Amino acid sequence: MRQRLKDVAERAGVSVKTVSNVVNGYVHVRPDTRARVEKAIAELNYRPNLSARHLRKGRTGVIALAVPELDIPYFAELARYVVTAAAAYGWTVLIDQTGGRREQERVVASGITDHLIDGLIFSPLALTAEDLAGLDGTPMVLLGERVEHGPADRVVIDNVTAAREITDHLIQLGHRRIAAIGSQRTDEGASARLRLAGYADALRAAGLDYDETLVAPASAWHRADGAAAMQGLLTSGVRPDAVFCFNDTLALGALRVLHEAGLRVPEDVAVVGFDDIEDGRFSIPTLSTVAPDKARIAQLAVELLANRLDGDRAAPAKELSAPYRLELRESTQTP
Amino acid sequence: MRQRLKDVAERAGVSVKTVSNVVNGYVHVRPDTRARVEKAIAELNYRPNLSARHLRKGRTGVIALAVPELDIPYFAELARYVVTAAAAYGWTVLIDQTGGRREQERVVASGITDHLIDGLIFSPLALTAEDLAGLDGTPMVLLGERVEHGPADRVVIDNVTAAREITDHLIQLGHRRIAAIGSQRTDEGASARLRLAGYADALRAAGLDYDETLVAPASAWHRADGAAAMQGLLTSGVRPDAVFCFNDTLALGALRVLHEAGLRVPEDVAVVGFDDIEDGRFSIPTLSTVAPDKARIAQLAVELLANRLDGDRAAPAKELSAPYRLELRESTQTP
DNA sequence: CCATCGTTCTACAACGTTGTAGGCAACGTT
DNA sequence: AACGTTGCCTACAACGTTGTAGAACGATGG
Repeated sequence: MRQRLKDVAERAGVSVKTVSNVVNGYVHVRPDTRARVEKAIAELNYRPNLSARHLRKGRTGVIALAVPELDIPYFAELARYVVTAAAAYGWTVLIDQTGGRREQERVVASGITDHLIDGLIFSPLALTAEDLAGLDGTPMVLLGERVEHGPADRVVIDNVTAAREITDHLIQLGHRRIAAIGSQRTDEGASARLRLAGYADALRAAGLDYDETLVAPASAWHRADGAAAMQGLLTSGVRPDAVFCFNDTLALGALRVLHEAGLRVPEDVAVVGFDDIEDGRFSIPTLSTVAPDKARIAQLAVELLANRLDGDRAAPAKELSAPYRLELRESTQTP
Repeated sequence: MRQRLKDVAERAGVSVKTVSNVVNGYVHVRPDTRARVEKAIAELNYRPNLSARHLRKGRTGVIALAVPELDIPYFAELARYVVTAAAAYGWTVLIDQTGGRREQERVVASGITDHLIDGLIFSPLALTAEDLAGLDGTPMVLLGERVEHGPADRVVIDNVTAAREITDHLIQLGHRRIAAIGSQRTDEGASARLRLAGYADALRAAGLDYDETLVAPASAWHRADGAAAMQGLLTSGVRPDAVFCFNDTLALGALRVLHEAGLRVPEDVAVVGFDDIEDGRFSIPTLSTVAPDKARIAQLAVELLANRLDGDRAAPAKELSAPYRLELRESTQTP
C-alpha cells in the first residue's frame, strides 16, 4: 500500500505537519526529530502524493508541451530541449500531440489537461487568435508565428529574414531559376507565408522574377509531400536549378525524387531546407539549411513560462526572438 | 478565476453533488435539472479539477511513456502510436526522457511522477531486474528485452529470429563477408545481444564463419555511431560485402560513410537496418530493414496496462509478442 | 388510504497535503 | 521574579472532488 504522511508520522512519533515540514525543508525542526522522520520516510519508502499537494498548493510541477506531431524530427528535437530546459526548474514535461487539427488544438488550449499542469508551451498549426481570446486559464507560451497579436507570450525566429538569407545564398552561387516547395493556400501556414515572403524578397532584391510556376504547394511538410511537390515540378517541365524547401523533411523528400530522376545535387539542382534536423547532417548529399537555435527557443519558452508563473499573470504579452544561422553543406556546394 | 462545482451549483440552484452527478453522467437527474446545470456549466466555462478528482478517486487518466531519447526516430514514432492507442482509453500520455541513464530510469521506475500517473509504459536501456524488484507502486509495462523475468508485463518482438531472417536475406543474395554494426560490451545492450545472436545463427546455418573483425561495436545507436563504426571497418582493412546494422540510424550513418568512401550500395556493399523508421523510406538508397509493427506494440502495451489497472494487480506478469516483417528496399537490391 | 418503492436530490465525510494559529518550553532581558 | 522572544511542535481547516447515507417526493399496488 502507499504510504501517507500520517503513516510516517505515526512511525516517527510526531505530528503529520512535522513530517510535512521535514519533507519541505522547513528550518525549525530539531536535528534529532528530523533524523527520526527521515528514517521513517526511508523505511516506508514514502512518496508525496502530488495530486494532494497540488490541490493544496495550486501547483503541480508539471508543464505541457503541445506539438503537431512527434515524429516530425524538428518537434522531437525541440521536445528534447524543452524537457532539458524544464528540468532546470524541477518541472516534468507532459507532451501532447495535436495532429495540427484545430479542434484538438482548441481542446488543448482550453485546457484538456485541466488543472493538472501549471503551464503550457504550445506550437499551434491551425489555431486562431480568436480561439485563444477569452482563455483565462493556464499560462501559455506560443512557439512560432501562427498566432499573431495573441494574448500570450511568444518565442519566434525571424522567418522572413532567414528565408531571404538562405535564398540569397542560392542566388550568390549563381542560381537563377529557384523553386520553392512548401507554400500553403490555407491561412494555417503562417510559417509558409513568412518563408515565402523572404524568398520573394530575395528574388526581388536580386532583380529576379517571381515565377508562380516555380512555387509548389505542400499541404503537410513530410518527406512524402516534398517528394510529391518535387515530382510535380519536374513533370510540369519547369526546370529549376535550385530548390528552397520550407523545411528539412520536405527537402529530404525532394532529394530523393531528384536522385530518382537522375539529377545530381548540387551540380544540376541545388537544394536547401529549414530546421537543421539531424537527418540533414547525414543525408546524401548533406543538406544546407537554416538552423534555428532550438536549445535557445526551448530555454526562452521555459523562462517566459517561469516568469509568468511566478510573476504578474496580467502583464502584457512578451515576444522574444531566438537566433538562427545558415548551415551550408553539400546540397549547395561540392565538397 | 477558476470555477468550481460550488460556483456552478449556486448558479444552477442545486447542490454541489448534483452538479457532480451531471458532470459524471449519473442517470437519475431530471432532464430539466440537467439542462439547468449544463447551462450553468457552459456559462461559467467550468472544467473539473483533475487533481481533486484524482485525490478522491485514485485515478488521474494520465499514463507515462518513458523512453531513452525522443529524437531517436524509432521512439518518436512509437510515442505517436502510444498516444493514439491511449486516446482510445481516454488517457493522456506524459512522455518522459530517461537518456538511457540508469539513475534516471530508476527514478522514473520508482515513480518520480508520483501518484500523478495511473500507469507507466517503459522502454529501459540500463535498468536491471533488481531495480524493479520491490517496486509495489504504479502498474508498469516494459518494452523490449532489457529486463527479463522482471515483475512486470512486457511487449517484445522476436529479435533473434528477425535478425536471423534479415541476415539470411543477405546470404541468399550471395553475400559472404557480412559485417555487423551495433554490438555492445556492456550488459546494457539486450537488443544488441539478441540481434547479434540472430546474426551468428544465420551465419552458422549457412556454414559461414563468424569473424570477430567483422563485428563493430557502437556504444550508442545514433547516426554518428554508425558512421564511426563503418569508418572503423573500412580503415581496418576488412572488406565486407554487406553490413547488418542493429538499427536504422546506425545504417543511415553507415550509408553516409560508404558514400564518402566511393562505395556503391548495394553493388559494392549491401546494407540492412532494423526498426523501419521513416527516414529509411526516403534515404539514398532506400533502406532494407526489419519492420516491427509499432502500432501493434503500442496497442498491446496500452491493453496490458488497461488490464492491469482494471483487473488483478497481483496477477502473474504477462509477456506478449508483436509481429514484424522484412522491408526489402534498394540498399540490398538494385531497383 | 396507507405502505412500499423508485427517483431525484442533498448533507456529510473523506481523499493527502499544507497554511494558519497557537501552545509550550527554554532562553535572555529587565 | 516577571517578562517577552525564539524555537519547535501540534491541532485544525481548507483545497475541489466524489461515495455513502438518507431525505423528500410522487407513483404504484393492495
